[in-house]
Amino acid sequence: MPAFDIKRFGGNLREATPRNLETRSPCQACTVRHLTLCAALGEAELSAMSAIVSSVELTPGDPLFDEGEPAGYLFNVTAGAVKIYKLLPDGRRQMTGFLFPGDFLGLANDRTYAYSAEAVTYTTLCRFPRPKLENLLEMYPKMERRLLGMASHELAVAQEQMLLLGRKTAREKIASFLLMLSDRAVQRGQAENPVAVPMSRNDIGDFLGLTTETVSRTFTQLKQSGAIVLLQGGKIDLSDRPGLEHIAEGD
Amino acid sequence: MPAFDIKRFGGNLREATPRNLETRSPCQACTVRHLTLCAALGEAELSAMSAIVSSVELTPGDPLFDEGEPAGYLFNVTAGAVKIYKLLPDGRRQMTGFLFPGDFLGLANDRTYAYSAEAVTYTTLCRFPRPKLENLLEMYPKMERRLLGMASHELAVAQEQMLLLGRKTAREKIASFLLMLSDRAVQRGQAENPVAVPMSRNDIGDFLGLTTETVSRTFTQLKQSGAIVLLQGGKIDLSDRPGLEHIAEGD
DNA sequence: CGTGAAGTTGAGTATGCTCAACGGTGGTGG
DNA sequence: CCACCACCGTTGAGCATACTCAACTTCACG
Repeated sequence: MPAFDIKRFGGNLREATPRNLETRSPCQACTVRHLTLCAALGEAELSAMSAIVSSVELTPGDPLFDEGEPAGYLFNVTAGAVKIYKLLPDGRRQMTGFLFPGDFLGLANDRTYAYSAEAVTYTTLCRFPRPKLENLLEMYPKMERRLLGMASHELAVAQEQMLLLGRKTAREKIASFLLMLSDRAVQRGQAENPVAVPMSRNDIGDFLGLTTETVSRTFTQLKQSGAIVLLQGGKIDLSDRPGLEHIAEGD
Repeated sequence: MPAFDIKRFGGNLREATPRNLETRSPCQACTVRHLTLCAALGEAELSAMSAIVSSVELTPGDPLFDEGEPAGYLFNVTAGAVKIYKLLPDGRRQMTGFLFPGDFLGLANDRTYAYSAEAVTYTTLCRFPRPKLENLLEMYPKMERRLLGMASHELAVAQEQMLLLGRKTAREKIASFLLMLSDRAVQRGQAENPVAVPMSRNDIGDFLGLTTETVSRTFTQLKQSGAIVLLQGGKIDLSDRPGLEHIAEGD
């Protein structure tokens, strides 16, 4: 019997092999390596990574770090889901991203985290001490190249999100969001449909610049129009993908 | 007498020395080098950069490139201002940034530009052919390091903008925008106040997720409350900076 | 001066928010 | 084991912020 009840976490644990992370050469066994910084590393680089990495496990709601904290570590999600967000003084919150296996977080220009990070589901991550990782980057330019590529991809994603936040309607936002989740699931080698939606309505609202109520109403509306079906366990069936794509693009 | 009327462009030309860009070693004379990719490069790197760079001059409204185009070049703004934006099929537009001297653009993950770019004022840029710049990056890891730093800074800026777009009111957006312009002017060694606002109300609206009318009304409102004074030549005096800072943060 | 673009202001409206009630569900403790 | 409680999601009613449509002014430029 596992130390925790796997059903509590929606079965996301299948996405990685956290137990292997505790062995001597965790990186060789990593199931999301091809998605992340460690893609295309040779044996030497991999064992250098193994030497500095440690593993972190979080249960839903656990904070990973807070905005403004000294950025001592960089992380790689290996299983589960993480939300990153910024807050205004009065408590208004903007999610700036949901991170899934293969995603990287903790890049910090001024040595403090620019956002807070918190587990959405049961989550495992690789943790790299910043100074040690920087040494590796110096030794292996290929890794630095890869990191630049990932950062520039993040930048493109952020710009797409700005378009969504600034110019899309609630309906368009929700449709875009569901398609994004689906596309990212495919990237991780999972089914395109149905899509797992592990985060709360409130979290979705804070990601899309909407309130919980509007998110809920819009789901209802899409459901009634036959575009989606809400399934058990927080999964959503994208019954009419072309329809959703039209909605997402505003035509 | 200059070839063009300097007054037409709000005197932005002072920010750089475009004529020097035509000489043998343009990069040595670059006045914004300390702000950009070329900061802290040695003599060898600088002359390598000089060898591959060419100069681009744009007048207001000139396109630099369009979203989706093959990303053959990277650019560095040396004088003026550039707007970058994404469009929805029906014409709705979201500015994803305004770029000033020292800013870099053209990073493209999938070899096509992720956004369109267009001159706001009379503008000069350095242009680097992508393959040649990539060769240099390979030769000089310090440059790649610097580029990663710049990308990660851009990412932090983008996240701040998401917070603005998703969670701030019109009033808060305008106040944040003016303060951002002021801060960036200071970074470039210009006066903190008054701040140059070279872009149209429409452009500002598309940057903040508002309409022209709301931008105009909000300026009027801030003017009447004594927080700002609209000056000649598109300049704005931030008469009550602490007040604006309070407004921008929502308290 | 005349013209067209940009900016401002007004009136009315709509989208999404606020406040509130209610139902379901899972975890907790008697 | 069951009752309770807190949290999450859903729905409704009313409202407010920012949008739309429109007129008018200002300004830059020819």
